[in-house]
Amino acid sequence: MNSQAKLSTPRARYRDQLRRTILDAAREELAHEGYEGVSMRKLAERVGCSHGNLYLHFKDKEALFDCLVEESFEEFDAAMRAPSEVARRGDPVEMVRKMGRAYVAFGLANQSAYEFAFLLRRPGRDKPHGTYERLRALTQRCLNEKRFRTMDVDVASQVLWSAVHGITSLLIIRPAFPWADRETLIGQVVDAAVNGLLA
Amino acid sequence: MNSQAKLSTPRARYRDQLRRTILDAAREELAHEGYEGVSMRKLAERVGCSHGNLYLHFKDKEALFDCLVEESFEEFDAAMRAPSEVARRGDPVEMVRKMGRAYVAFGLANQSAYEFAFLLRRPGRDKPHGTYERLRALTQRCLNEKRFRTMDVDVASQVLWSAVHGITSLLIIRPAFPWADRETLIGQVVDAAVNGLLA
Amino acid sequence: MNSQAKLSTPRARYRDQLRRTILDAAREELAHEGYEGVSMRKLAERVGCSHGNLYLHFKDKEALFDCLVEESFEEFDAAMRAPSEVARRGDPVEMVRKMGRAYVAFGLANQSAYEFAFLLRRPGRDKPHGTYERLRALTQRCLNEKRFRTMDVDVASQVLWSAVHGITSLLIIRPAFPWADRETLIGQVVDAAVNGLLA
Amino acid sequence: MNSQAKLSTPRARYRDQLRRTILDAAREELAHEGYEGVSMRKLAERVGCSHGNLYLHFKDKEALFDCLVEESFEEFDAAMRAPSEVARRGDPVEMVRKMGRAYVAFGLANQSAYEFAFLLRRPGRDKPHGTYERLRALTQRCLNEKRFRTMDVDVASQVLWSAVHGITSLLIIRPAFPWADRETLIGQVVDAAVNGLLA
DNA sequence: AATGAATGAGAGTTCATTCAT
DNA sequence: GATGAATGAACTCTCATTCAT
Repeated sequence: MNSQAKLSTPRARYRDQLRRTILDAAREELAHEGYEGVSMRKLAERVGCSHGNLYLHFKDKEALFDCLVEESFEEFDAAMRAPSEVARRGDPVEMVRKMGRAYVAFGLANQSAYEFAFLLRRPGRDKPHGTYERLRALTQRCLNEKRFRTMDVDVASQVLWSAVHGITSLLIIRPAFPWADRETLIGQVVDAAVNGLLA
Repeated sequence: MNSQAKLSTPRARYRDQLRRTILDAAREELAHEGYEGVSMRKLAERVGCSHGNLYLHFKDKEALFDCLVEESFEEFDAAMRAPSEVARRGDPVEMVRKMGRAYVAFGLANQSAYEFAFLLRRPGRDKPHGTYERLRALTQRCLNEKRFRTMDVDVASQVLWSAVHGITSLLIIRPAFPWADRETLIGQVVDAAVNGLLA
Repeated sequence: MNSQAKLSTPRARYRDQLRRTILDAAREELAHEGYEGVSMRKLAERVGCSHGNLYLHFKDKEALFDCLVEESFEEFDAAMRAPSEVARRGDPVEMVRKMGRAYVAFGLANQSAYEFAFLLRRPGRDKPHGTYERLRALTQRCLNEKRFRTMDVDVASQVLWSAVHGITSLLIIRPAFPWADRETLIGQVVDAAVNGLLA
Repeated sequence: MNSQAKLSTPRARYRDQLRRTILDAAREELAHEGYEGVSMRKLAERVGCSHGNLYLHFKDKEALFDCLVEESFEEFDAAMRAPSEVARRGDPVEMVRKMGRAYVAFGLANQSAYEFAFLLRRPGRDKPHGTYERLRALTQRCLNEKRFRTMDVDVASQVLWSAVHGITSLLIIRPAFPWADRETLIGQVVDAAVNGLLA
């Protein structure tokens, strides 16, 4: 959707590359300054092209913004795909722990993506995303194998999501709060949630 | 804080009333549209007065905003004070559960206050607030009485905060997501976090 | 014109006193900030009364301003009256020197009055003022007594005025310029102008 | 200074031309109404473009203003350069007279430039300018050749500057005053000041 | 006589967007 | 394909002034 798969004329390559540059700059700016806080002009200056040029790649500011949100979801899903697949047949509880830690780690390492994916208000159109589906599947296995106490699979999944989202978002939004040691804290958040669900 | 305690001249009463109206309108608008998304002009129109009038009550937009944030924190702290004091000598673990459920309940019932207090980016000035201090004191009791497994009191408190913040913020920010039954979900989030900390 | 001559009821006294306070504050502010730079609100705050109150003493901002200009002229004339009368029968050339030095001295000591009287653009309505008339009369004596070389009395008077106005206004408007020693400079300005007119 | 030396593309030419139009309009307006008295909106209307357009040429109102001041100084210096260089080896006293008359003549012929250069309050940043340096050099010669009576070179220079500034500013600021014949008056002002300094 | 709440115009400035070049 | 001049609306905020109290 974002880039025509294999147009490798030099022209098309350059075009895609500029588009990429714009998106990257916009993501950084938007995450720091908020939607209204970044202007097409400043963005163009940062990218090093004319502001009119931006409109050749994106219909308007909102389209650019929507594109970032979508990308962020995709990146997040991609990041979650790896750990969930690697150990498809391992201990499911251990996998949940691993996935939880990976979730937080990726969110903190890619704060702007996390913001676009999970911290921005987006009225209306929320449906389960890849990451949630993956977590849900894993939770289902824990339930099937009686590792978690009996409960609705969505309740259990959402309990886990709440825990990791809670710590990730707080660390992003309140960086100056006197947090305990990050690694310990994240580990305990995940462990508490998982242990609390154990049979 | 900004209104003289007992000035009941009609003038002063009217003044305070308008100030309240402005604050309420602003809270609703700001929470929905974000800081940049609401303008003093639109706010004035909503309130039904001239935009210049707003500046008779608040030095500038930021002052209005700051006032809302402060109010929200105060409301939140006040709401948390009750449950934490009522049962000062009850079972501390049970109290933690109660406080957790009260936290989420208040956050959902006062979404804009919750947004101002815990979802808005506020660079720099984050220090522990009344609510956190209260939770921490309670956690300390659980640790003292060996009800929680041995761990740093701040780690434990922050684990609990992460859980309740996680579910509260997700429910506020993603209202259209296909959540499980709210009451069940909230109960399980709190229980999982607390149980996960038990000795 | 400014104050009813002898109304000494307490009310009238207070009224006049407030009017005075307003004028003094306005003069200082206006001289520092310029006409547009001072607002009725700030002025009222400085004076310590409500801004509405100002309109009970002056029809509007411009009336207040006009009043200041007029007052400044009067003060300046009053200051020039003394030296020009004291030595009515002394050496006229020496009197010119004295008056010149007094002019500069008063201008520097009352910079805001000087600004209102001589540095503010006032389209249209300029006619010779008391100070000029006094200088002209003195110059006439110098000419009559053949102390100045023969020339038009207005030319001679205006030459003198130019000199003292030149140094006064420069010192006021460019206080940061690296001026020579003030006293020496002023003395030499006056002396050069007077000597240059001598027969 | 702000325009690339030889960009004669139609675009750039038009751009520079509009910039000039803005500056000219601004100079006239600003000189007549003062800094606060002229608004960017009114200026744009006068120029015949949108007010936003002005900001494509000048960062803000102050930048426009600063540009005018600088231009005015440069113009003035340029005007003074000619007479001071033409007769580098002539009689220095005669040259001072010539320069004095040229100063007044240029000031009256370019009243708004004179206002920007010498009548506007500019807090802080006053240092000797080209015109003063030129006058000072000439005065030094008069002193070296014993044509002026012995005195500090800065005192002498500032005496001369006071005289020419005095008459120039009075004629600009008080055009309606019943001045003597301009040419005679200017000549006498210069002569009186110069003669008053002769040995 | 005095207050201060209210207004509405207007200030400077920035913005997203368009379109001739 | 890319530029950048131009627009017009929107912004925050301040002002002089009025008038009910």
